[in-house]
Amino acid sequence: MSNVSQNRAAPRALGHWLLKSEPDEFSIDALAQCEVEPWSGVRNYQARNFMRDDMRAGDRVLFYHSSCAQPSIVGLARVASGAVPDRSQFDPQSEYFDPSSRPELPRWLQIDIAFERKLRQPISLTVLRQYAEPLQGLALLNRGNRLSVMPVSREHFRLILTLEPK
DNA sequence: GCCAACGTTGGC
DNA sequence: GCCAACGTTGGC
Repeated sequence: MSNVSQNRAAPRALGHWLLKSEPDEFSIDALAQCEVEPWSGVRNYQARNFMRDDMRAGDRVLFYHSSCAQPSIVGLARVASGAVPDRSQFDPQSEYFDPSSRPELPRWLQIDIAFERKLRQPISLTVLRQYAEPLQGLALLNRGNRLSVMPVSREHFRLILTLEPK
């Protein structure tokens, strides 16, 4: 036992994420109105695992508009709570109802996200692609990427924020 | 465990 | 609206 720090809980580094939302479904303006929003309806195992294993209150979030005229990062948010069971999976009236999920072992989880601010100007996917080299490894830029919840490195997060006009 | 079929995502 | 890419399902 030469390393004393082994016995201490290592402080966890702040996490950075990108969340996609279709503005017709839930826009950054809608988030600004709600202030805090339960991020429910995620039905993808990889995205769920990020929420379950890695997303913690306080983590920073890039809010992205997808499936629209100008797919863009449009705002900033924070993770407001860690993962809890997503109730919509048990609601037969919900479009996210999952009849094969058992209450004693919920399959799907949700987190809360809190509005931080809108960007002064959206940072479009087109612009992001112009920085493909420094943004190498950013999942959003991967071909055929469909993840709605994805990690962003701290370096990429900071670089992206520098693309916002003053 | 393989893989074809199918449904969905999402940029264009 | 098109279609590439991907995840899921289910037959075998």
